[in-house]
Amino acid sequence: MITAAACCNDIDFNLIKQLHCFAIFGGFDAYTSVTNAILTCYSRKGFLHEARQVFCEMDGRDEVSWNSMIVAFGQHREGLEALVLFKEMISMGLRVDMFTMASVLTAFTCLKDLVGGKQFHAMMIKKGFHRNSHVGSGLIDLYSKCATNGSGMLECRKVFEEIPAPDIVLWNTMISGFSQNEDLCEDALCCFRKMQHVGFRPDDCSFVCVISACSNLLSPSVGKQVHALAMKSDIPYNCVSVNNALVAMYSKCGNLQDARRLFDTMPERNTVSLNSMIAGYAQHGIEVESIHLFELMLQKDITPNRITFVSVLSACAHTGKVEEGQKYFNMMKVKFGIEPEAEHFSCMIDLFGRAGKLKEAERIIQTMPFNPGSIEWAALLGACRKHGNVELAVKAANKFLELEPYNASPYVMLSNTYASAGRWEDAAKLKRLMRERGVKKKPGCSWIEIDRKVHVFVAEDTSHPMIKEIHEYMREMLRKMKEAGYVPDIRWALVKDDEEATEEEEKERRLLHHSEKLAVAFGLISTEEGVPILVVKNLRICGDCHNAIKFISTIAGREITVRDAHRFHCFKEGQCSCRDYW
DNA sequence: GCGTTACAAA
Repeated sequence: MITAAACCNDIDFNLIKQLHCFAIFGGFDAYTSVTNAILTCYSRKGFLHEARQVFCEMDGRDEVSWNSMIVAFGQHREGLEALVLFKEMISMGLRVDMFTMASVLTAFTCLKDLVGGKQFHAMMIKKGFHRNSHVGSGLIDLYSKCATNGSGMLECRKVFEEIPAPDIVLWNTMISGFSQNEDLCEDALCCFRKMQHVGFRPDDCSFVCVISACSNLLSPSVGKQVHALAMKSDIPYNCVSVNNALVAMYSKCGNLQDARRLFDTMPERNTVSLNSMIAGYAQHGIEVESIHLFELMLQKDITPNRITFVSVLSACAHTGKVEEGQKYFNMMKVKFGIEPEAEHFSCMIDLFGRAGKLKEAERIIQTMPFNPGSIEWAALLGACRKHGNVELAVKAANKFLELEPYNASPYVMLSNTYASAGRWEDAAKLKRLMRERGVKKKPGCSWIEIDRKVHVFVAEDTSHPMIKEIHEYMREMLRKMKEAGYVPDIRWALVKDDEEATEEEEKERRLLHHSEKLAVAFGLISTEEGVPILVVKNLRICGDCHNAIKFISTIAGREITVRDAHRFHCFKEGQCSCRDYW
Protein backbone atom coordinates (compact mmCIF):
# COMPACT_ATOMS: atom_id res chain seq x y z
CA MET A 1 0.00 0.00 0.00
CA ILE A 2 2.80 2.39 0.90
CA THR A 3 4.67 1.64 -2.32
CA ALA A 4 1.47 2.37 -4.20
CA ALA A 5 1.17 5.66 -2.34
CA ALA A 6 4.68 6.63 -3.41
CA CYS A 7 3.67 6.30 -7.04
CA CYS A 8 0.45 8.23 -6.66
CA ASN A 9 0.43 11.81 -7.96
CA ASP A 10 -2.17 13.29 -5.67
CA ILE A 11 -0.86 12.20 -2.33
CA ASP A 12 -0.10 15.02 0.06
CA PHE A 13 2.01 15.34 3.16
CA ASN A 14 -0.79 14.52 5.59
CA LEU A 15 -1.68 11.29 3.85
CA ILE A 16 1.92 10.08 3.97
CA LYS A 17 2.07 11.05 7.62
CA GLN A 18 -1.12 9.06 8.29
CA LEU A 19 0.24 6.01 6.49
CA HIS A 20 3.46 6.38 8.43
CA CYS A 21 1.58 6.48 11.78
CA PHE A 22 -0.57 3.56 10.71
CA ALA A 23 2.57 1.54 10.00
CA ILE A 24 4.05 2.39 13.40
CA PHE A 25 0.88 1.52 15.32
CA GLY A 26 0.48 -1.71 13.43
CA GLY A 27 4.07 -2.64 14.16
CA PHE A 28 4.81 -2.78 10.45
CA ASP A 29 7.80 -0.50 10.87
CA ALA A 30 9.73 -3.52 12.09
CA TYR A 31 9.82 -4.63 8.47
CA THR A 32 12.70 -2.84 6.80
CA SER A 33 10.96 -2.97 3.43
CA VAL A 34 7.97 -1.05 4.79
CA THR A 35 10.14 1.66 6.31
CA ASN A 36 12.17 1.89 3.11
CA ALA A 37 8.96 2.51 1.20
CA ILE A 38 7.94 5.26 3.62
CA LEU A 39 11.33 6.88 3.21
CA THR A 40 11.00 6.85 -0.59
CA CYS A 41 7.45 8.11 -0.32
CA TYR A 42 8.50 11.20 1.64
CA SER A 43 11.42 11.86 -0.64
CA ARG A 44 9.49 11.57 -3.89
CA LYS A 45 6.92 14.03 -2.69
CA GLY A 46 9.60 16.54 -1.84
CA PHE A 47 9.98 16.01 1.91
CA LEU A 48 13.69 15.40 2.27
CA HIS A 49 13.76 16.35 5.92
CA GLU A 50 11.20 13.68 6.85
CA ALA A 51 12.90 11.08 4.66
CA ARG A 52 16.18 11.70 6.42
CA GLN A 53 14.51 11.43 9.81
CA VAL A 54 13.05 8.04 8.89
CA PHE A 55 16.50 6.91 7.76
CA CYS A 56 18.21 8.10 10.94
CA GLU A 57 15.66 6.44 13.22
CA MET A 58 15.66 3.09 11.44
CA ASP A 59 16.93 0.09 13.39
CA GLY A 60 17.78 -2.43 10.74
CA ARG A 61 18.97 -0.55 7.68
CA ASP A 62 19.65 -2.72 4.67
CA GLU A 63 21.34 -1.87 1.37
CA VAL A 64 18.03 -0.69 -0.06
CA SER A 65 17.65 1.86 2.75
CA TRP A 66 21.08 3.28 1.99
CA ASN A 67 20.41 3.37 -1.75
CA SER A 68 17.05 5.06 -1.19
CA MET A 69 18.63 7.73 0.97
CA ILE A 70 21.39 8.37 -1.58
CA VAL A 71 18.72 8.73 -4.29
CA ALA A 72 16.74 11.08 -2.03
CA PHE A 73 19.73 13.39 -1.59
CA GLY A 74 20.47 13.31 -5.30
CA GLN A 75 16.89 14.19 -6.22
CA HIS A 76 16.89 17.13 -3.84
CA ARG A 77 20.05 18.56 -5.33
CA GLU A 78 22.11 17.60 -2.30
CA GLY A 79 24.87 15.84 -4.20
CA LEU A 80 27.54 16.24 -1.54
CA GLU A 81 25.37 14.64 1.13
CA ALA A 82 24.74 11.74 -1.24
CA LEU A 83 28.47 11.20 -1.78
CA VAL A 84 29.17 11.38 1.95
CA LEU A 85 26.58 8.67 2.53
CA PHE A 86 28.08 6.53 -0.22
CA LYS A 87 31.56 6.76 1.35
CA GLU A 88 30.08 5.80 4.71
CA MET A 89 28.40 2.84 3.08
CA ILE A 90 31.71 1.64 1.63
CA SER A 91 33.58 2.11 4.90
CA MET A 92 30.98 0.01 6.68
CA GLY A 93 31.63 -2.81 4.24
CA LEU A 94 28.08 -2.86 2.90
CA ARG A 95 27.37 -4.51 -0.44
CA VAL A 96 27.25 -2.06 -3.31
CA ASP A 97 25.04 -2.98 -6.27
CA MET A 98 23.88 -1.55 -9.61
CA PHE A 99 21.23 0.54 -7.85
CA THR A 100 23.85 2.14 -5.63
CA MET A 101 25.99 2.92 -8.65
CA ALA A 102 23.15 4.53 -10.54
CA SER A 103 22.24 6.61 -7.47
CA VAL A 104 25.79 7.85 -7.02
CA LEU A 105 25.83 8.89 -10.67
CA THR A 106 22.75 11.04 -10.01
CA ALA A 107 24.76 12.78 -7.28
CA PHE A 108 27.61 13.58 -9.68
CA THR A 109 25.08 14.83 -12.22
CA CYS A 110 23.41 17.20 -9.81
CA LEU A 111 26.81 18.52 -8.70
CA LYS A 112 27.70 19.00 -12.38
CA ASP A 113 30.90 17.13 -11.47
CA LEU A 114 31.90 15.70 -14.81
CA VAL A 115 35.43 14.85 -13.64
CA GLY A 116 34.24 12.86 -10.64
CA GLY A 117 31.58 11.23 -12.77
CA LYS A 118 34.17 10.18 -15.35
CA GLN A 119 36.37 8.60 -12.70
CA PHE A 120 33.38 6.71 -11.45
CA HIS A 121 32.61 5.64 -15.01
CA ALA A 122 36.15 4.24 -15.37
CA MET A 123 35.74 2.25 -12.19
CA MET A 124 32.48 0.78 -13.40
CA ILE A 125 34.04 -0.29 -16.68
CA LYS A 126 36.64 -2.24 -14.69
CA LYS A 127 33.87 -4.00 -12.80
CA GLY A 128 31.75 -4.49 -15.92
CA PHE A 129 28.82 -2.58 -14.45
CA HIS A 130 28.66 -0.23 -17.42
CA ARG A 131 26.86 -2.86 -19.48
CA ASN A 132 23.90 -2.65 -17.16
CA SER A 133 20.93 -0.63 -18.35
CA HIS A 134 20.31 1.03 -14.96
CA VAL A 135 23.88 2.25 -14.68
CA GLY A 136 23.88 3.20 -18.36
CA SER A 137 20.98 5.58 -17.96
CA GLY A 138 22.77 7.23 -15.06
CA LEU A 139 25.85 7.67 -17.25
CA ILE A 140 23.90 9.04 -20.19
CA ASP A 141 22.12 11.47 -17.92
CA LEU A 142 25.48 12.58 -16.54
CA TYR A 143 27.09 13.22 -19.92
CA SER A 144 24.05 14.85 -21.47
CA LYS A 145 23.61 17.28 -18.59
CA CYS A 146 27.20 18.05 -17.61
CA ALA A 147 29.27 18.19 -20.78
CA THR A 148 29.63 21.83 -21.74
CA ASN A 149 31.18 21.76 -25.19
CA GLY A 150 28.41 19.91 -26.97
CA SER A 151 30.36 16.67 -27.13
CA GLY A 152 28.17 15.18 -24.43
CA MET A 153 25.78 13.36 -26.72
CA LEU A 154 28.67 11.74 -28.61
CA GLU A 155 29.78 10.20 -25.36
CA CYS A 156 26.17 9.17 -24.68
CA ARG A 157 25.97 7.32 -27.97
CA LYS A 158 29.10 5.35 -27.03
CA VAL A 159 27.66 4.46 -23.63
CA PHE A 160 24.40 3.41 -25.24
CA GLU A 161 26.10 1.13 -27.75
CA GLU A 162 27.95 -0.75 -24.98
CA ILE A 163 24.69 -1.91 -23.46
CA PRO A 164 23.53 -5.25 -24.85
CA ALA A 165 19.92 -5.08 -23.66
CA PRO A 166 18.69 -1.49 -23.52
CA ASP A 167 15.37 -1.10 -21.74
CA ILE A 168 12.75 1.61 -22.18
CA VAL A 169 14.26 3.93 -19.55
CA LEU A 170 17.57 3.85 -21.38
CA TRP A 171 15.83 4.86 -24.61
CA ASN A 172 14.00 7.61 -22.78
CA THR A 173 17.24 8.88 -21.26
CA MET A 174 18.71 9.18 -24.75
CA ILE A 175 15.64 11.04 -26.04
CA SER A 176 15.78 13.31 -23.02
CA GLY A 177 19.47 14.02 -23.60
CA PHE A 178 18.88 15.02 -27.20
CA SER A 179 15.82 17.08 -26.36
CA GLN A 180 17.68 19.13 -23.77
CA ASN A 181 20.19 20.13 -26.41
CA GLU A 182 18.53 22.75 -28.57
CA ASP A 183 20.43 21.80 -31.70
CA LEU A 184 19.83 18.07 -31.36
CA CYS A 185 16.06 17.98 -31.17
CA GLU A 186 15.81 16.33 -34.57
CA ASP A 187 17.92 13.51 -33.12
CA ALA A 188 15.46 13.19 -30.24
CA LEU A 189 12.70 12.53 -32.74
CA CYS A 190 14.91 10.06 -34.60
CA CYS A 191 15.61 8.20 -31.38
CA PHE A 192 11.89 8.13 -30.58
CA ARG A 193 11.17 6.50 -33.94
CA LYS A 194 14.04 4.05 -33.65
CA MET A 195 12.91 2.85 -30.25
CA GLN A 196 9.51 1.97 -31.69
CA HIS A 197 11.20 0.31 -34.62
CA VAL A 198 12.98 -2.13 -32.30
CA GLY A 199 9.72 -2.96 -30.58
CA PHE A 200 9.24 -0.63 -27.62
CA ARG A 201 5.91 1.08 -27.01
CA PRO A 202 6.64 4.61 -25.88
CA ASP A 203 5.48 5.33 -22.34
CA ASP A 204 4.47 8.66 -20.75
CA CYS A 205 8.13 9.59 -20.20
CA SER A 206 9.01 8.98 -23.84
CA PHE A 207 6.18 11.27 -24.88
CA VAL A 208 7.09 13.99 -22.41
CA CYS A 209 10.66 14.07 -23.74
CA VAL A 210 9.80 13.95 -27.39
CA ILE A 211 7.02 16.55 -27.08
CA SER A 212 9.42 18.92 -25.39
CA ALA A 213 11.88 18.32 -28.25
CA CYS A 214 9.15 19.29 -30.72
CA SER A 215 9.22 22.90 -29.42
CA ASN A 216 12.69 23.28 -30.90
CA LEU A 217 12.25 21.50 -34.21
CA LEU A 218 12.50 23.38 -37.46
CA SER A 219 8.90 22.58 -38.36
CA PRO A 220 6.38 23.68 -35.79
CA SER A 221 3.77 21.29 -37.20
CA VAL A 222 5.46 18.07 -36.05
CA GLY A 223 4.32 18.67 -32.47
CA LYS A 224 0.72 18.30 -33.57
CA GLN A 225 1.48 14.95 -35.19
CA VAL A 226 3.15 13.70 -32.01
CA HIS A 227 0.12 14.89 -30.04
CA ALA A 228 -2.09 12.75 -32.28
CA LEU A 229 0.24 9.81 -31.72
CA ALA A 230 0.00 10.27 -27.95
CA MET A 231 -3.79 10.27 -28.14
CA LYS A 232 -3.76 7.01 -30.07
CA SER A 233 -1.31 5.39 -27.65
CA ASP A 234 -2.27 3.85 -24.34
CA ILE A 235 -1.20 6.91 -22.31
CA PRO A 236 -4.22 8.02 -20.25
CA TYR A 237 -5.73 11.28 -21.49
CA ASN A 238 -5.42 12.81 -18.03
CA CYS A 239 -1.67 12.20 -17.71
CA VAL A 240 -0.57 15.52 -16.22
CA SER A 241 3.06 15.54 -17.30
CA VAL A 242 2.23 14.74 -20.93
CA ASN A 243 -0.46 17.42 -20.99
CA ASN A 244 1.92 19.93 -19.41
CA ALA A 245 4.50 19.19 -22.08
CA LEU A 246 1.83 19.68 -24.77
CA VAL A 247 0.73 23.03 -23.36
CA ALA A 248 4.33 24.24 -23.38
CA MET A 249 4.93 22.85 -26.86
CA TYR A 250 1.87 24.54 -28.39
CA SER A 251 2.70 27.88 -26.88
CA LYS A 252 6.36 27.66 -27.95
CA CYS A 253 5.27 26.72 -31.46
CA GLY A 254 3.26 29.91 -31.66
CA ASN A 255 -0.14 28.40 -31.03
CA LEU A 256 -1.29 30.05 -27.83
CA GLN A 257 -4.97 29.32 -28.54
CA ASP A 258 -4.40 25.56 -28.72
CA ALA A 259 -2.26 25.73 -25.59
CA ARG A 260 -5.03 27.46 -23.67
CA ARG A 261 -7.72 25.15 -25.06
CA LEU A 262 -5.78 22.10 -23.91
CA PHE A 263 -5.07 23.72 -20.54
CA ASP A 264 -8.78 24.42 -20.05
CA THR A 265 -9.79 20.85 -20.81
CA MET A 266 -7.16 19.19 -18.64
CA PRO A 267 -8.91 17.04 -16.01
CA GLU A 268 -5.99 17.49 -13.60
CA ARG A 269 -3.56 20.36 -13.22
CA ASN A 270 -0.56 20.92 -11.02
CA THR A 271 2.01 23.64 -10.40
CA VAL A 272 3.86 22.83 -13.62
CA SER A 273 0.65 23.12 -15.66
CA LEU A 274 0.12 26.64 -14.34
CA ASN A 275 3.78 27.49 -14.84
CA SER A 276 3.61 26.41 -18.47
CA MET A 277 0.55 28.51 -19.20
CA ILE A 278 1.90 31.53 -17.30
CA ALA A 279 5.15 31.33 -19.25
CA GLY A 280 3.21 30.90 -22.49
CA TYR A 281 1.38 34.18 -22.00
CA ALA A 282 4.59 35.94 -20.99
CA GLN A 283 6.39 34.71 -24.11
CA HIS A 284 3.58 36.09 -26.25
CA GLY A 285 3.67 39.48 -24.59
CA ILE A 286 0.38 39.01 -22.73
CA GLU A 287 1.94 39.54 -19.33
CA VAL A 288 -1.32 40.82 -17.87
CA GLU A 289 -2.86 37.40 -18.39
CA SER A 290 0.22 35.74 -16.83
CA ILE A 291 -0.22 37.73 -13.66
CA HIS A 292 -3.97 37.15 -13.69
CA LEU A 293 -3.41 33.38 -13.91
CA PHE A 294 -0.90 33.59 -11.08
CA GLU A 295 -3.42 35.34 -8.84
CA LEU A 296 -5.95 32.66 -9.75
CA MET A 297 -3.39 30.02 -8.81
CA LEU A 298 -3.04 31.53 -5.35
CA GLN A 299 -6.82 31.57 -4.91
CA LYS A 300 -7.06 27.92 -5.88
CA ASP A 301 -4.32 26.92 -3.44
CA ILE A 302 -1.99 25.56 -6.07
CA THR A 303 1.44 26.15 -4.55
CA PRO A 304 3.79 28.20 -6.71
CA ASN A 305 7.43 27.12 -6.92
CA ARG A 306 10.67 28.90 -7.78
CA ILE A 307 9.95 28.67 -11.48
CA THR A 308 6.51 30.25 -11.09
CA PHE A 309 8.18 33.27 -9.54
CA VAL A 310 10.77 33.55 -12.31
CA SER A 311 7.93 33.86 -14.82
CA VAL A 312 5.83 36.20 -12.72
CA LEU A 313 8.71 38.51 -11.83
CA SER A 314 9.80 38.72 -15.45
CA ALA A 315 6.20 39.43 -16.48
CA CYS A 316 6.23 42.36 -14.04
CA ALA A 317 9.56 43.53 -15.44
CA HIS A 318 8.25 43.48 -19.01
CA THR A 319 5.19 45.54 -18.14
CA GLY A 320 7.01 48.01 -15.92
CA LYS A 321 5.13 46.89 -12.79
CA VAL A 322 7.92 47.69 -10.34
CA GLU A 323 5.82 47.77 -7.18
CA GLU A 324 3.99 44.53 -7.92
CA GLY A 325 7.31 42.86 -8.70
CA GLN A 326 8.67 43.85 -5.30
CA LYS A 327 5.48 42.62 -3.66
CA TYR A 328 5.76 39.18 -5.30
CA PHE A 329 9.48 38.97 -4.53
CA ASN A 330 8.72 39.44 -0.83
CA MET A 331 5.77 37.08 -0.99
CA MET A 332 8.02 34.37 -2.37
CA LYS A 333 10.25 34.52 0.71
CA VAL A 334 7.76 35.32 3.42
CA LYS A 335 4.68 33.38 2.38
CA PHE A 336 6.20 30.44 0.52
CA GLY A 337 9.63 30.12 2.10
CA ILE A 338 11.39 30.07 -1.25
CA GLU A 339 14.91 31.48 -1.03
CA PRO A 340 15.60 33.69 -4.04
CA GLU A 341 18.24 32.29 -6.40
CA ALA A 342 20.33 33.88 -9.12
CA GLU A 343 17.39 33.75 -11.54
CA HIS A 344 15.14 35.71 -9.21
CA PHE A 345 17.75 38.36 -8.54
CA SER A 346 18.34 38.71 -12.25
CA CYS A 347 14.60 39.30 -12.73
CA MET A 348 14.67 41.99 -10.05
CA ILE A 349 17.66 43.65 -11.69
CA ASP A 350 15.74 43.52 -14.95
CA LEU A 351 12.63 44.91 -13.24
CA PHE A 352 14.46 48.00 -11.94
CA GLY A 353 16.81 48.24 -14.89
CA ARG A 354 14.14 48.33 -17.57
CA ALA A 355 12.25 50.95 -15.60
CA GLY A 356 15.37 53.12 -15.73
CA LYS A 357 16.18 52.70 -12.05
CA LEU A 358 19.78 51.67 -12.66
CA LYS A 359 20.93 52.68 -9.18
CA GLU A 360 18.43 50.31 -7.57
CA ALA A 361 19.39 47.58 -10.03
CA GLU A 362 23.05 47.97 -9.10
CA ARG A 363 22.17 47.95 -5.41
CA ILE A 364 20.60 44.52 -5.81
CA ILE A 365 23.86 43.19 -7.18
CA GLN A 366 25.77 44.75 -4.30
CA THR A 367 23.49 43.47 -1.57
CA MET A 368 22.75 39.97 -2.85
CA PRO A 369 23.56 37.21 -0.34
CA PHE A 370 25.96 35.46 -2.73
CA ASN A 371 28.44 36.45 -5.43
CA PRO A 372 26.67 37.62 -8.57
CA GLY A 373 27.08 35.31 -11.56
CA SER A 374 26.92 36.02 -15.27
CA ILE A 375 23.11 36.18 -15.44
CA GLU A 376 22.93 39.05 -12.95
CA TRP A 377 25.59 41.05 -14.81
CA ALA A 378 23.85 40.25 -18.10
CA ALA A 379 20.60 41.71 -16.78
CA LEU A 380 22.36 44.88 -15.63
CA LEU A 381 24.24 45.17 -18.92
CA GLY A 382 20.96 44.85 -20.82
CA ALA A 383 19.48 47.68 -18.77
CA CYS A 384 22.53 49.88 -19.38
CA ARG A 385 22.27 49.33 -23.11
CA LYS A 386 18.62 50.26 -23.09
CA HIS A 387 19.20 53.46 -21.15
CA GLY A 388 22.54 54.36 -22.70
CA ASN A 389 24.60 54.24 -19.51
CA VAL A 390 28.02 53.52 -21.00
CA GLU A 391 29.98 53.80 -17.79
CA LEU A 392 27.99 51.18 -15.88
CA ALA A 393 27.78 49.04 -19.02
CA VAL A 394 31.59 48.79 -19.14
CA LYS A 395 31.66 47.67 -15.53
CA ALA A 396 28.93 45.06 -16.03
CA ALA A 397 30.46 43.78 -19.27
CA ASN A 398 33.87 43.35 -17.63
CA LYS A 399 32.39 41.35 -14.77
CA PHE A 400 30.40 39.26 -17.24
CA LEU A 401 33.57 38.68 -19.29
CA GLU A 402 35.57 37.59 -16.26
CA LEU A 403 33.01 34.87 -15.64
CA GLU A 404 32.44 33.80 -19.25
CA PRO A 405 35.38 34.85 -21.41
CA TYR A 406 34.25 32.84 -24.43
CA ASN A 407 30.68 34.08 -24.51
CA ALA A 408 30.02 36.53 -27.35
CA SER A 409 27.11 38.28 -25.58
CA PRO A 410 29.03 40.75 -23.41
CA TYR A 411 31.15 41.85 -26.38
CA VAL A 412 28.15 42.31 -28.63
CA MET A 413 26.07 44.09 -26.02
CA LEU A 414 28.80 46.48 -24.98
CA SER A 415 29.64 47.13 -28.60
CA ASN A 416 25.99 47.99 -29.26
CA THR A 417 25.95 50.31 -26.25
CA TYR A 418 28.97 52.15 -27.65
CA ALA A 419 27.42 52.30 -31.09
CA SER A 420 24.16 53.74 -29.74
CA ALA A 421 26.16 56.44 -27.98
CA GLY A 422 27.93 57.22 -31.24
CA ARG A 423 31.28 55.88 -30.00
CA TRP A 424 32.03 53.98 -33.18
CA GLU A 425 35.77 53.52 -32.59
CA ASP A 426 35.14 51.90 -29.23
CA ALA A 427 32.55 49.63 -30.83
CA ALA A 428 34.98 48.62 -33.58
CA LYS A 429 37.78 48.08 -31.06
CA LEU A 430 35.60 45.62 -29.22
CA LYS A 431 34.82 43.69 -32.39
CA ARG A 432 38.56 43.43 -33.05
CA LEU A 433 39.20 42.24 -29.52
CA MET A 434 36.56 39.61 -30.04
CA ARG A 435 38.30 38.35 -33.18
CA GLU A 436 41.72 38.34 -31.53
CA ARG A 437 40.42 36.25 -28.69
CA GLY A 438 38.70 33.85 -31.06
CA VAL A 439 35.22 34.52 -29.67
CA LYS A 440 32.63 33.72 -32.30
CA LYS A 441 29.06 34.88 -32.54
CA LYS A 442 26.55 32.26 -33.57
CA PRO A 443 25.46 32.97 -37.14
CA GLY A 444 21.87 34.13 -37.18
CA CYS A 445 19.36 32.23 -39.25
CA SER A 446 15.61 32.30 -39.76
CA TRP A 447 13.23 29.78 -41.18
CA ILE A 448 9.63 29.37 -42.19
CA GLU A 449 7.50 26.30 -42.82
CA ILE A 450 5.33 26.36 -45.93
CA ASP A 451 3.27 23.29 -46.83
CA ARG A 452 5.29 21.13 -44.45
CA LYS A 453 8.53 22.17 -46.10
CA VAL A 454 11.04 24.22 -44.13
CA HIS A 455 12.91 27.05 -45.85
CA VAL A 456 16.02 28.29 -44.05
CA PHE A 457 17.69 31.68 -44.61
CA VAL A 458 20.91 33.23 -43.36
CA ALA A 459 21.90 36.88 -43.82
CA GLU A 460 23.01 37.70 -47.37
CA ASP A 461 21.71 34.31 -48.41
CA THR A 462 21.47 33.77 -52.15
CA SER A 463 20.99 30.01 -52.20
CA HIS A 464 17.20 29.93 -52.14
CA PRO A 465 15.67 29.10 -55.56
CA MET A 466 13.33 32.07 -55.27
CA ILE A 467 15.91 34.56 -54.05
CA LYS A 468 15.42 36.85 -57.06
CA GLU A 469 11.71 37.23 -56.38
CA ILE A 470 12.42 37.75 -52.68
CA HIS A 471 14.90 40.56 -53.33
CA GLU A 472 12.56 42.16 -55.80
CA TYR A 473 9.67 42.01 -53.32
CA MET A 474 11.85 43.54 -50.59
CA ARG A 475 13.01 46.39 -52.84
CA GLU A 476 9.43 47.27 -53.68
CA MET A 477 8.44 46.88 -50.04
CA LEU A 478 11.27 49.19 -48.97
CA ARG A 479 9.94 51.90 -51.25
CA LYS A 480 6.47 51.66 -49.72
CA MET A 481 7.90 51.46 -46.20
CA LYS A 482 9.91 54.63 -46.67
CA GLU A 483 6.81 56.38 -47.95
CA ALA A 484 5.08 55.35 -44.75
CA GLY A 485 7.86 56.83 -42.66
CA TYR A 486 10.32 53.96 -42.13
CA VAL A 487 13.89 55.05 -41.55
CA PRO A 488 16.49 52.25 -41.77
CA ASP A 489 18.44 52.01 -38.56
CA ILE A 490 21.96 51.37 -39.80
CA ARG A 491 23.28 50.77 -36.30
CA TRP A 492 22.05 47.22 -36.83
CA ALA A 493 23.87 46.72 -40.11
CA LEU A 494 26.37 43.92 -40.00
CA VAL A 495 29.82 45.46 -40.07
CA LYS A 496 32.60 43.04 -40.75
CA ASP A 497 35.34 43.50 -38.19
CA ASP A 498 38.04 44.06 -40.82
CA GLU A 499 36.21 46.97 -42.41
CA GLU A 500 36.88 50.38 -41.00
CA ALA A 501 34.20 52.24 -42.85
CA THR A 502 31.20 51.12 -44.82
CA GLU A 503 29.05 53.31 -47.04
CA GLU A 504 25.63 54.10 -45.66
CA GLU A 505 24.01 52.83 -48.80
CA GLU A 506 25.80 49.51 -48.48
CA LYS A 507 24.71 49.26 -44.83
CA GLU A 508 21.13 49.88 -45.88
CA ARG A 509 21.37 47.16 -48.51
CA ARG A 510 22.74 44.70 -45.95
CA LEU A 511 19.94 45.50 -43.54
CA LEU A 512 17.48 44.52 -46.21
CA HIS A 513 19.07 41.08 -46.46
CA HIS A 514 18.85 40.10 -42.80
CA SER A 515 17.65 36.53 -42.46
CA GLU A 516 14.37 37.41 -40.75
CA LYS A 517 13.43 39.88 -43.50
CA LEU A 518 14.19 37.30 -46.18
CA ALA A 519 12.07 34.68 -44.43
CA VAL A 520 9.18 37.12 -43.94
CA ALA A 521 9.33 38.21 -47.58
CA PHE A 522 9.35 34.61 -48.75
CA GLY A 523 6.43 33.81 -46.48
CA LEU A 524 4.38 36.67 -47.88
CA ILE A 525 5.12 35.73 -51.47
CA SER A 526 4.30 32.06 -50.95
CA THR A 527 1.00 32.32 -49.09
CA GLU A 528 -2.46 33.63 -49.87
CA GLU A 529 -3.49 37.19 -49.03
CA GLY A 530 -4.47 37.59 -45.41
CA VAL A 531 -2.97 34.30 -44.16
CA PRO A 532 -0.91 34.84 -41.00
CA ILE A 533 2.73 33.72 -41.18
CA LEU A 534 5.18 32.42 -38.60
CA VAL A 535 8.94 32.92 -38.86
CA VAL A 536 11.42 31.45 -36.38
CA LYS A 537 14.88 32.87 -35.67
CA ASN A 538 17.66 31.20 -33.69
CA LEU A 539 18.92 34.50 -32.17
CA ARG A 540 17.07 37.56 -31.00
CA ILE A 541 15.37 39.64 -33.64
CA CYS A 542 17.38 42.64 -34.83
CA GLY A 543 16.13 46.11 -33.91
CA ASP A 544 15.81 47.31 -37.48
CA CYS A 545 13.94 44.17 -38.52
CA HIS A 546 11.63 44.67 -35.55
CA ASN A 547 10.79 48.15 -36.74
CA ALA A 548 10.61 47.18 -40.41
CA ILE A 549 8.23 44.25 -39.87
CA LYS A 550 5.80 46.59 -38.10
CA PHE A 551 5.58 48.59 -41.34
CA ILE A 552 5.39 45.41 -43.43
CA SER A 553 2.46 44.11 -41.36
CA THR A 554 0.47 47.24 -42.21
CA ILE A 555 1.45 47.46 -45.87
CA ALA A 556 0.89 43.77 -46.59
CA GLY A 557 -2.15 43.64 -44.32
CA ARG A 558 -0.88 40.51 -42.59
CA GLU A 559 -0.36 39.16 -39.15
CA ILE A 560 3.34 38.28 -38.95
CA THR A 561 4.65 36.36 -35.98
CA VAL A 562 8.38 36.06 -35.33
CA ARG A 563 9.57 33.70 -32.66
CA ASP A 564 13.09 34.65 -31.67
CA ALA A 565 15.44 32.97 -29.20
CA HIS A 566 13.54 34.63 -26.43
CA ARG A 567 9.93 35.26 -27.11
CA PHE A 568 7.20 35.89 -29.64
CA HIS A 569 6.68 39.07 -31.59
CA CYS A 570 3.26 39.25 -33.14
CA PHE A 571 3.13 42.12 -35.64
CA LYS A 572 -0.28 43.41 -36.57
CA GLU A 573 -1.29 46.71 -38.12
CA GLY A 574 2.00 48.37 -37.33
CA GLN A 575 2.22 47.21 -33.71
CA CYS A 576 4.17 44.44 -32.01
CA SER A 577 2.76 42.40 -29.16
CA CYS A 578 5.99 42.89 -27.18
CA ARG A 579 5.30 46.62 -27.04
CA ASP A 580 8.99 47.11 -27.83
CA TYR A 581 10.15 45.40 -24.64
CA TRP A 582 12.62 42.80 -25.79
C1' DG B 1 17.97 4.86 -13.55
C1' DC B 2 14.53 8.77 -17.66
C1' DG B 3 10.18 13.33 -18.02
C1' DT B 4 7.03 18.42 -18.14
C1' DT B 5 7.73 24.52 -16.39
C1' DA B 6 11.60 29.93 -16.19
C1' DC B 7 15.13 34.29 -16.43
C1' DA B 8 19.12 37.37 -18.74
C1' DA B 9 22.30 37.75 -23.30
C1' DA B 10 23.29 36.64 -29.38
